Amino acid sequence: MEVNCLTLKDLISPRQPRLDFAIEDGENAQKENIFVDRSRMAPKTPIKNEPIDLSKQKKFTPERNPITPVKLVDRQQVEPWTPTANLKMLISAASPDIRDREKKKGLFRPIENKDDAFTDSLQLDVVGDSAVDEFEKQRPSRKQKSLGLLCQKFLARYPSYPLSTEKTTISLDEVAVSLGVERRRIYDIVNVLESLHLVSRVAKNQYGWHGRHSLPKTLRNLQRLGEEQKYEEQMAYLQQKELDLMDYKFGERRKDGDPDSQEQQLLDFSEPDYPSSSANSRKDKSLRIMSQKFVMLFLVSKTKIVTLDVAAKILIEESQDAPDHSKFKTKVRRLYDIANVLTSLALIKKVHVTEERGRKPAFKWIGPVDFSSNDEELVDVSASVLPELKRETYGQIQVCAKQKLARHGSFNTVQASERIQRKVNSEPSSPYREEQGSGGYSLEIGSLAAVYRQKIEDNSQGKAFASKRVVPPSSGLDPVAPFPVLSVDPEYCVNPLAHPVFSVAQTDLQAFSVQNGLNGQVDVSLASAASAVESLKPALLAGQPLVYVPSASLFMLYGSLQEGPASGSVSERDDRNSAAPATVELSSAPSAQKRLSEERNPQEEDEPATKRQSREYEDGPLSLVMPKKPSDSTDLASPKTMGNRASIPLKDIHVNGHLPAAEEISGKATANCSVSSEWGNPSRNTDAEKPSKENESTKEPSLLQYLCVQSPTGLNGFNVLLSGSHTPPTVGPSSGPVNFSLPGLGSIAQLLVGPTAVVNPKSSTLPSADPQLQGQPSLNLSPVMSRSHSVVQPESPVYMGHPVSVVKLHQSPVPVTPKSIERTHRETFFKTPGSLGDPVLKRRERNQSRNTSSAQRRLEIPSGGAD
DNA sequence: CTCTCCCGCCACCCG
DNA sequence: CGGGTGGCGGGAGAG
Repeated sequence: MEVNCLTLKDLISPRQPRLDFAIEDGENAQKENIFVDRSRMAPKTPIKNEPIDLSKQKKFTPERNPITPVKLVDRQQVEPWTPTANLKMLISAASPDIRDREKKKGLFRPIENKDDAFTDSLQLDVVGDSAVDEFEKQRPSRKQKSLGLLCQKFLARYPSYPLSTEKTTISLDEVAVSLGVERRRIYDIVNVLESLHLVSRVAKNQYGWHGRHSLPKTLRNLQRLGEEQKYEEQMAYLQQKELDLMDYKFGERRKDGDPDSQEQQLLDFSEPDYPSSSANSRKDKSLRIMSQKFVMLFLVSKTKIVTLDVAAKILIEESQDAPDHSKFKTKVRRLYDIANVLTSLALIKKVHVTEERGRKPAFKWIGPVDFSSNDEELVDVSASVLPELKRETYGQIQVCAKQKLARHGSFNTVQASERIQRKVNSEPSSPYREEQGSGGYSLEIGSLAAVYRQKIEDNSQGKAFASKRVVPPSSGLDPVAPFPVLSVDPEYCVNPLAHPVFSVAQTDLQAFSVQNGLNGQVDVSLASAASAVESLKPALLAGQPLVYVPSASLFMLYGSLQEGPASGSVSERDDRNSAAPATVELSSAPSAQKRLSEERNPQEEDEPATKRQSREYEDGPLSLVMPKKPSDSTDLASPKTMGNRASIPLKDIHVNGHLPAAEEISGKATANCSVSSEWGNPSRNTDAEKPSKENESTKEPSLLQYLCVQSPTGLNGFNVLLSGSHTPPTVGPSSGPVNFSLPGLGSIAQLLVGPTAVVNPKSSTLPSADPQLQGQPSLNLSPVMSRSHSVVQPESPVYMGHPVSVVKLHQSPVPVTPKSIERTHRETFFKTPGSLGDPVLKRRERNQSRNTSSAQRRLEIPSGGAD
């Protein structure tokens, strides 16, 4: 039967026979985590996706099915990438009703219900018949059922930044039903979300949705805790150990600990809207604790890359129970579960750290880094590296350059242990490197948003602020909200300083108070930032064209660097299983379990707290890893403190050197930043993960970069695409115009903001330039940098086709914090809806009939919002 | 083969 | 005690 169904594709897809499909699939499929859309193939073959799976396994009974053309629809959903799809997604996100419908259609159908599914299949059959197999392929594969995908769907139902006023309740049952999964799965998701305070348990089957408002705060706290725990050291130790394995036995690593105390802090919900009723009870949910710890590892890591084995070891050791390697496997499983959720949140992405021995699965933090609010950090970094530049906003860029130089050139800094070098040498190719990530760097706008948001929050404090904050009716237009990613070219780094970089910023920025930037202080004006945000809002609200310009910050961020990643950790490879024993005995071991949570946490958000960490991190926040102290990395044994760190970084450095440039951000500054809205293309972003290739990175001078911002679900569709062309020397420093489009909102308005008058015509087109970029949903920021404050310029003409409105931002000087930038794939959000694609819903769901609705409704989008 | 991680049994624990 | 939770690990899909 199956066969029958499939045939369509033949008809439809001109392209190739089934084989192709298969191939494609294969290609597409990346790791599981990633989103894969089969859709691409699809255009024609509607079928595939969902129905399939079952089909293969079960038979369809086409007869049964009514015919439902649905498939097509589904397909689309599945494929997020198309502009249309994006819109759809966005819209759906915005409006609950729509969401429901969508879900019902797409999401659910697939799965288990063979019956239903079949229907689809039938249609398919009609179409073509032959390619049954294909269908099978499409069948919900494991990927489709993955927790990551499920999580995306889950997240799609709720606004990232809900109005404070609206409290959204999540009914586990409803969600499970609507998503077509077992409740057990929902627990996994919710637990992780809870660990980040995105949700909190309200009652029995009820969770309250908080959204990301407090995420920065949470991350900040986790970072602090991580520091306290000395996770960095632990990681370093383990990594070192790995390196040295042969050489050294490990010494002791100390960990210090007081674990408990710290841990207790974990999970505190700072602002739980709901009383965290249950919070602590139970065993504490190791998943929650694990999730927090896992996040802490990233936050503390200079490279922002954490290998699973290291994470698992640390967790094992900490757990009070005796660490037994036997648990290693289990821990790793859990880490994958957590990682899938975090990936869906666009906080991390999967990468591989390649080491001599092989590659190790790892994840890279792509979420906000600066939530700490310390601008200082940035400053510090730059200062440390380049004191003189420090002030300059672009200093960061320079830093990159330097680093780059360092890599290429001498790494004196890196004295790194010889052994490390040896290793490196041994593998000329790329000893340690992050494989996947190479694609360009991209920043996540989200981080910026986070920054803003945070600031705002600080001002108003927590939730309250939300209400205050002007939020576009549509749920979430928070400026802050999710942003796309910026991608940067590595290359730029090389030439970082080239004038172009600042170009944009120059003009405009200056106008704004750049100084802040110069100082490196972001804080500068939280208030201002906030105001800025607000200002933005109106536009958003209008439903019309909105202009949101994260600009400065983005640029800044972007500048910041990404490099870090490369280093990767390295480290141990021990095996998964066996590893444990070897592991050190970390003392840490705080009892993880307790999540004491105390709710109250110290939130000091108010104050920037800047100080607290600032120094320590030095490098931390930024990925920059300047090896300050070459220290002996070699000694690994003493991971402990500082020394260790140094060592690690060093490694990184080495690595980086090898790495494709991609990683680095570089400051290429692109003069132009143009933002164009595109619905079409880029948006698709597809999964984040997409392999970025180096291509991007290597871009040529001429490339433009664009930044595309998609609106997360929360936002009604707000997509922005910025393109900056980096022009090499030739191009003037013009800042490109920016366009914003808000598809979600009724019309799609596009805005262009041009910093300076200069606009590149191209810019609009730009996007296409980089394939990758395009692909990414997020925005890519080119090198930008510049101090960037405001990007937007009133003057800038708009040029896009659609109605555009330009808004000038007030100048709010936005502080920019460079560091955070990273590429992210975050597309997840965007995709979500589609993603569903077939989620295959679970097989049997308990009886749930698919009810979808309720949950969504709850979502309420803030007032007007959505729909 | 290894990497991922889905799935769901079944222990907890709360009400 | 029943039901909500969620630890845990077998086992299988994907690569």
